Amino acid sequence: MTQFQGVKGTRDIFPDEISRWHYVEGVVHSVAALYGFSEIRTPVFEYTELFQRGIGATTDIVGKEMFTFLPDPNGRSLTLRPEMTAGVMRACLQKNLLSQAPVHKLWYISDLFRKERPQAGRQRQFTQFGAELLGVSNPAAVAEVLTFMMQVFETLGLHGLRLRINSLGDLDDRARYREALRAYFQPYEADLDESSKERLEKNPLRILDSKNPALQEMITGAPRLYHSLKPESVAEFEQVLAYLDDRQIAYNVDHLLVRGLDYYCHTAFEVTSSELGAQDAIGGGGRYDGLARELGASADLPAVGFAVGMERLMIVMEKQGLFATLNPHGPLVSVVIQQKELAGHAMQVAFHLRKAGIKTEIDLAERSMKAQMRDANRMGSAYALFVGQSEFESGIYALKNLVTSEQTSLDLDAIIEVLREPAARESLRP
RNA sequence: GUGAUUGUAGCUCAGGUGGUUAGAGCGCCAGGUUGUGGCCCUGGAGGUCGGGGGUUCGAGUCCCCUCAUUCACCCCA
Repeated sequence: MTQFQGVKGTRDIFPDEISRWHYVEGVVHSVAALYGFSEIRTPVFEYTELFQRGIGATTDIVGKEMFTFLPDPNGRSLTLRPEMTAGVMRACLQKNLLSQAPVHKLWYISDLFRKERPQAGRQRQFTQFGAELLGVSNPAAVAEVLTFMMQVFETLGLHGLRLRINSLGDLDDRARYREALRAYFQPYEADLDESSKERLEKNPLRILDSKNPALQEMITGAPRLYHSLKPESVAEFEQVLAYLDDRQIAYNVDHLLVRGLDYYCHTAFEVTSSELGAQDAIGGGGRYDGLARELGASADLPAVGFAVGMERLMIVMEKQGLFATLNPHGPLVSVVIQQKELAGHAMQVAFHLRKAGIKTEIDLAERSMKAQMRDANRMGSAYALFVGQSEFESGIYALKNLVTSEQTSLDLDAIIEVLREPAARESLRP
């Protein structure tokens, strides 16, 4: 195979799939509007340092998954965005948005890039929608964002999702906990695997989400982050849970949930589906009050957000049969040309129909009538309009209803009248 | 980056222990119906068997290398 091939980990979306995207995107749009979030779009690439600072230099994303390049020998290093939050925060700080109003509610749907080996539910270019709420991150704000996300899932009809939630505390809480964890794991250092040894130094919390079965016993015996939280942190977390209870959103508190991005603090959450295979996270998020300062702001900026993987969401929807009713209508009428000498006239007819607002198909490849009719049938046209010698001479066209097979002869104005009537649309087929 | 898996027609796949012109179903095109679709019948087009090298009289089949795919690890959406 010497032909060109799409880049590893990328995917083409063809017309047979696009209606699914339109549908899901439409639901996201409308739920965002219900919650009063406005859309933001930011560039696909940023200076590399933005992600190093924002996401954290020790994270896997920054350490080994970024597409980084130099635009020219003297230029600054650039990186294709591996997530949205850092870019959105950068944009808002750059414009000094928070000086215009104290709270901003933003949402996005954007393509992201991560240089990982592709597998089920994982691509190198993928799409996330998500929201960022800037200016408040109290329990009400956390609940707002979580409820927004869950309402999208509910509107789409997903079931069997699992929401896990945890509190990571504030910086002090975590510093205390880091030391407690180090103290606990240190004696077992020889038993740890390579990556866990490294984490013991850099970020011991991440040892907790290791899936290595050999470590599970050690991990379940580890001290709980929860016990390192100061009372205010605990109270905040319980307020979030109380809001979820009020809204009858089911969740599991998971004390081992840490998540791989450094900027999270206090509440962190993740939604998983058992329909997904190994990569089972469909969405996640949390609070990230410290990110703004990390990016150069003079103070912390309260912030909460979530992100949902569109492709994974759509895998689950497919498995749950949630696209079954999504059949776009075919054309209302196909213009069928008897002989190629009449093609010019037939195209004029099609042009008039389209000007009149009627969805019209016409063969452009000089194919046989049989082929044109077969196509009309396959595309789901409700009607066929024949253009032959006698039609050309008389201006009276044969119009066939392809569902009932009834055929009448009318002039073009009368045909337009017929096709404009609501009854014509009853013959529309998927 | 590591491990395993699979690569034969547009698609889904057959092709024991190597043996002549590599097959099927679906799809596509044409005809049966010289101005009319779906169903049916007939015919046709379409393959460097992922690529390269090797063993052999002979390789889709065996060996090596390589590329790609898929799944999993790591981690994440």
